[in-house]
Amino acid sequence: MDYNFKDIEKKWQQYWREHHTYKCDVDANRPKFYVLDMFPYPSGAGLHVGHPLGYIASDIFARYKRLKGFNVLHPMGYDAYGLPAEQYAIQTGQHPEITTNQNIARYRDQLDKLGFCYDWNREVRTCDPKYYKWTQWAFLQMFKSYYNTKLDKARPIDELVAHFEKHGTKDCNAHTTSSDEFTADEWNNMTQVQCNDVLMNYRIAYLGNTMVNWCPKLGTVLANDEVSEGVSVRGGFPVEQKMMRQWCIRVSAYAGRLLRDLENVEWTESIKETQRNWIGYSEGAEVTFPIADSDKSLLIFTTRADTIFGVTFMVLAPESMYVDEVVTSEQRAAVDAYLDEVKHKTERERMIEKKVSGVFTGSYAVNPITGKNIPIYISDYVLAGYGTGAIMAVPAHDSRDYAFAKHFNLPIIPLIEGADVSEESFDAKEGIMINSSNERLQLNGLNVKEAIARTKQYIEESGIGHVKVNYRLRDAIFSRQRYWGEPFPIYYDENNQPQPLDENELPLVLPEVDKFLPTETGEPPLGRAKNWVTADGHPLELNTMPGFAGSSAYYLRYMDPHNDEALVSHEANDYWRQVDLYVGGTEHATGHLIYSRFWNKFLYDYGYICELEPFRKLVNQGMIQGRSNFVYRIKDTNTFVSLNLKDKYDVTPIHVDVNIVDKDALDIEAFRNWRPDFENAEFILENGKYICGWAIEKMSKSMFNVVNPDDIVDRYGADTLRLYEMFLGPVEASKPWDTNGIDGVNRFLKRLWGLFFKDDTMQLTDEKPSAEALKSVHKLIKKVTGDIESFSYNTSVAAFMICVNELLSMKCRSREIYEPLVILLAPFAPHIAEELWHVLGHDTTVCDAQWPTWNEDYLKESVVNYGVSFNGKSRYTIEVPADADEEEIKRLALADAGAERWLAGKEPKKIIFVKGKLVNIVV
RNA sequence: GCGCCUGUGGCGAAAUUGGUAGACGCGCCAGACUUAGGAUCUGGUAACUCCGGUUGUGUAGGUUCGAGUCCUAUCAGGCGCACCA
Repeated sequence: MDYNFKDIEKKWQQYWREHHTYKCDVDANRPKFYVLDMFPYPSGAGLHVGHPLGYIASDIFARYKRLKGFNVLHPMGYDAYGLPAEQYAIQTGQHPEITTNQNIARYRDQLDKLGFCYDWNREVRTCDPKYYKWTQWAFLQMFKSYYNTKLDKARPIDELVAHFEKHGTKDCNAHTTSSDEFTADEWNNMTQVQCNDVLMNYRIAYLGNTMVNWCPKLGTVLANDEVSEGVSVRGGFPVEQKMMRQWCIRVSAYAGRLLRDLENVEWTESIKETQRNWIGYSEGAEVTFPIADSDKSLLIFTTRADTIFGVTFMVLAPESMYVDEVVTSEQRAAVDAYLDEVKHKTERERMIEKKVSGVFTGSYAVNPITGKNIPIYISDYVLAGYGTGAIMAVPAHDSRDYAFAKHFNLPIIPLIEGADVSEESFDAKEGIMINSSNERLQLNGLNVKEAIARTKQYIEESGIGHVKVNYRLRDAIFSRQRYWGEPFPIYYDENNQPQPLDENELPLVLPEVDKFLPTETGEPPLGRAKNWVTADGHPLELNTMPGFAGSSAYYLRYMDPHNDEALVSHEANDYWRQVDLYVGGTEHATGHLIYSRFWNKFLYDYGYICELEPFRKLVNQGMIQGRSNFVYRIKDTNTFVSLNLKDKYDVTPIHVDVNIVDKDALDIEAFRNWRPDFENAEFILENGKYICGWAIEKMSKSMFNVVNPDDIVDRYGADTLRLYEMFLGPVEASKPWDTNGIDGVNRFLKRLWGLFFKDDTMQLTDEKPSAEALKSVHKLIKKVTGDIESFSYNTSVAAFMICVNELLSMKCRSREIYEPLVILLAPFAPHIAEELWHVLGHDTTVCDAQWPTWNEDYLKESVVNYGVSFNGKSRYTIEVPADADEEEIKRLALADAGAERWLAGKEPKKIIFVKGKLVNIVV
């Protein structure tokens, strides 16, 4: 009986399903372990061979933890809302739900074939009303909250209202988008509508006028992480800046905590660094510059307070709210013309041009330290969204200010000794200050670091400003003008004021529409829905939520997926707590992983959940690239020439489907049948074969290099695929897929099978295993245990191969030996392990076995080889008894015939005995 | 420009964390069994070599009895951020 993976895999997959082998529940008597994969967006293309890499790695870990006695939560679900399904719906008129369900069915089918140990009872789909009820619920909580900067957490907005009633904005400690201040009296005299408008500036989920990334082609706004280099990440369409009233989430209030708590998670340094970059901490000062001949002033942010003596002009962002305050009537026309010009430039155009532009406002500001008047300009190199949207320009020590100053012929005052600013600015934060003292502040002679500190101190003391930390992280824009997303649980009252739906009206189910396009009047697709109103006739919000809404708390929902009373019960959350191991790609570093952490912290603030961070350990699996194959057609013929002969001809390389190529040899018949124009193809062969060329490229349909896991499973079985994907290299590394090596892994499984069966007879006996065999297996136990803990699956697979080869050459047939071996193999190749487990006489699943431990006694050797080196250069090997002490080994090393030759009569200076089974003799 | 990561055979990669570099697999070479092999099995496979050895982990230095591993500089590739004041 040969190793028949087809029957075995089918049989055990069915067994696991029927026995609910992977179902898990809260069990206070057992320690828990939560292993999670980033849930996929079910695209129409299905899985390719790269997708399961992370799933296999996490599956191995989940199975291992279970064998170690942990109660393992290992769920899977679908991030089902998304653009491709909607785009497809627009083209075909088919409801995105239909496409999505088809794709999910396909994914499920593909995943099932790979033998994962998911508890499918816990599956979630973001587009399921039972699921998105809790997405909407969380949004409502955010709507009803503000961020208290003193307590550093979210609090009910009612508490803020109570504060306003008593004290106005004084000491309210609220994170806000507005700079307006008011007294209790003013607040109490406001109308309800006015109050609501004011509160909107404080809510964690708020409706705000913000500059958004507007993608005309997609007809929607996008979050910052959905835009890259001025085009949309999905689709690659141009994105422009536009002022719009949109739902936003006050993620920026959590910037400090998002940054700080990175210390406490086990993520790779590069992902943490990416997040730190994205959050963008910078410590500086806000300083007020009065406007000359006016009672108004400009508030600016700077990290270079030390350069305040070199400020020769001020610059406002074109969108700055200061613009209208400072433009003089003489300059009005020029400013308007400039603003108009800027507005019509897309983000992309601004980036590409990079040319200096700007306009004088006509007003002057007063430098609060020197008292000098300096002109105020407007330029698009200043960003409205960062700091205060206004800067003090120090051309001598900032390259952007320098370029601007040169262009407009503004003075440049060097402030650092030895800095030559005739050609370029001196941006480095080092050197000794000059030109920086007067009766108020003396910086001359200090170094830059001291000067910054001194200036900050002065700014605080003199009241012209204050020390301030700024973050680059912006609030997340939360509205999408799309159909296929979660509806907002918001309606608009008589005054067109947004109001929250009552929680018991959730879920607010996505309505049907006749088309998935915006309305004729330009409203989002939900504008087409009939009766899209509350019970008492108020219109409902027409926007839907973005993709990250549904994916931000799904890991919590898995803990308690069928609960209709809460997102997650306290009981379930207290038990499962947080994800212990999260596996997924790096592409979510600035999106999902920030939003999830924010969402988690918000829920934590209210005590809905018990952990500060959602994902304790994060492993990023690498991307699997494609390995394309080429055939070489001789120009203007239908003749193809093999790789190593192609240089003799004038050829064009043509991508050929990798599925009709094996070890770079082309299946000529299959090629002729592949496409009609190759039907009569002729070939120039080498050694009777047609050898294809190859290249590493992205795996994509157009390169014909997509390898479908279904095909591999069909040909080699899921166990071989699982082992091979792990054997390919470290899980974290990106690497090309190359089916060529898979035979080696497949052979290993066949050999293992051959240890159990010869022809149809079971070979195992009850004889006692030899010391050699015990050593081999216990070495394996030790190695594999260590490898799994450290995620080095590739070396584990190698260790299995070595062990099986050793047992094979020992002709070991002892049943006792194979018990632990099969358990070790179970995480990697669950089907064959399950089969062999039953062959060994067990009638329960191998998933419930106990992970073996190794016995050091078996690993001891009777004779040990030691290398002997002279001055670190390896020379010869000696054999010593295993129980020899250091002195004895040194003596034997010197006594060896080789030593005489290398010492050449000299006395050794010293002899170093090292753990790596090496004796080093220094001469 | 700033930050992070990675450089080891023909290829994917190992290396007990400072201790005999190249485990394991692919490929290749030779052999065995076969009517046949895109099956299976056995042996070999870093380079050079006067067969004693010598040289080898991107490059150049340094620390050390000893460096793929640590330090300094440099080159190359990948990723992230990028008018963030």
